[in-house]
Amino acid sequence: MHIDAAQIASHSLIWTNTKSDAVAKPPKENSPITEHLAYLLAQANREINRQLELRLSKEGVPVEQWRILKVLSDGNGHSMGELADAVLLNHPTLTKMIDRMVSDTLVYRVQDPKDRRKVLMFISDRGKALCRRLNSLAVSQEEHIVESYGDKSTNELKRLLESLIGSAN
Amino acid sequence: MHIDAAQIASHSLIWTNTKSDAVAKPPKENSPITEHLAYLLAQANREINRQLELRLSKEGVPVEQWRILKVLSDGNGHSMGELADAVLLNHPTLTKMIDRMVSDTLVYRVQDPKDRRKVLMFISDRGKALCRRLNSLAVSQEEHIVESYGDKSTNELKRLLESLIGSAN
DNA sequence: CGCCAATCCTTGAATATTCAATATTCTCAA
DNA sequence: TTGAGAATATTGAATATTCAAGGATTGGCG
Repeated sequence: MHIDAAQIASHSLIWTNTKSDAVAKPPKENSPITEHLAYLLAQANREINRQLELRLSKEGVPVEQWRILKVLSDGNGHSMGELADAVLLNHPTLTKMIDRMVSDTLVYRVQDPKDRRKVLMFISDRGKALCRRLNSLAVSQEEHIVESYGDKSTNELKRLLESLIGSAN
Repeated sequence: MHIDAAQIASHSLIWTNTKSDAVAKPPKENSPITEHLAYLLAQANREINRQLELRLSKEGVPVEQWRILKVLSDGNGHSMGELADAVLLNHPTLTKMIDRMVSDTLVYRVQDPKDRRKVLMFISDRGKALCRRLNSLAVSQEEHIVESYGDKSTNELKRLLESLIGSAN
């Protein structure tokens, strides 16, 4: 939405976006931000995450807690560092979130007997029960995405994302 | 329950990269979290964003400020609401970030004469100069991604992300 | 052994974000 | 015309995250 045409003055180069191009080119320095992979990822993530957040709010649980419960629901003990990587949280943030979950008796800490620097996290029965309800909500969200976005696109997108993550390390 | 730390140390939790699988299936309720689209998006976004952040830190500027400068660099006035949507920030967060950028004289506010509830944001010359340097850093990052990830994958991923965003609204 | 560096987690202070409430301006219908 | 309600941006308090530092434990090496 352009309000004041007088402000446009000093820009010398004008770029017309040739829609006819079949394939998106790598962005030039003056390309709109919407052509940057980093932006598209952030935008898609924001939207999908918001939808998921909305569903999970039925149980009053943030997305990160669902991730934690899901990782722990294999029944094994997971150290804080391992868990932080898995659930995409920095260590101090995870520590404080775990504090909350411990006082909600969703998870509990055990000192690792093999390496006493470590703390192993376990899921409680209450945590398991909550995790089941959350899984159901999350799956229904993904089904909803597949409905409007298509099965093929969804699978292809997942495949490409996995591959991107793999190539980025 | 007793803890066998040897189990934990030995298996890789996060990236079980099953390249051989032909097609990812929609996640069941007990699927690992790595099969959820929402998680893959968050993971990819986190990684790419961190890389970009690292590059932009050369200029001491957070990613969001680059987005703001880039959107404003069309030379037109953009209202706060419009801008907030474009740069993926909530309104109060944007207001406070703009406050900082104004005191750095990167952008400036003008009350919209057509609708005095609105504030139009403009980029300053200093902001333009910074934006050019940032664009160069951002483009070089994307080139780096294309190098290791491939031209075809990158373009296909972008296409799918655009389509996902479109279908989610 | 004994020491020093590295690893792991947590803490506290600084910083940033979000939620709810506010102020201002606009819209529109009575 | 005017008043109620919607739209826009900002503010302040509550909350959350991050950064830097610390305490505890381990591993390795002289």
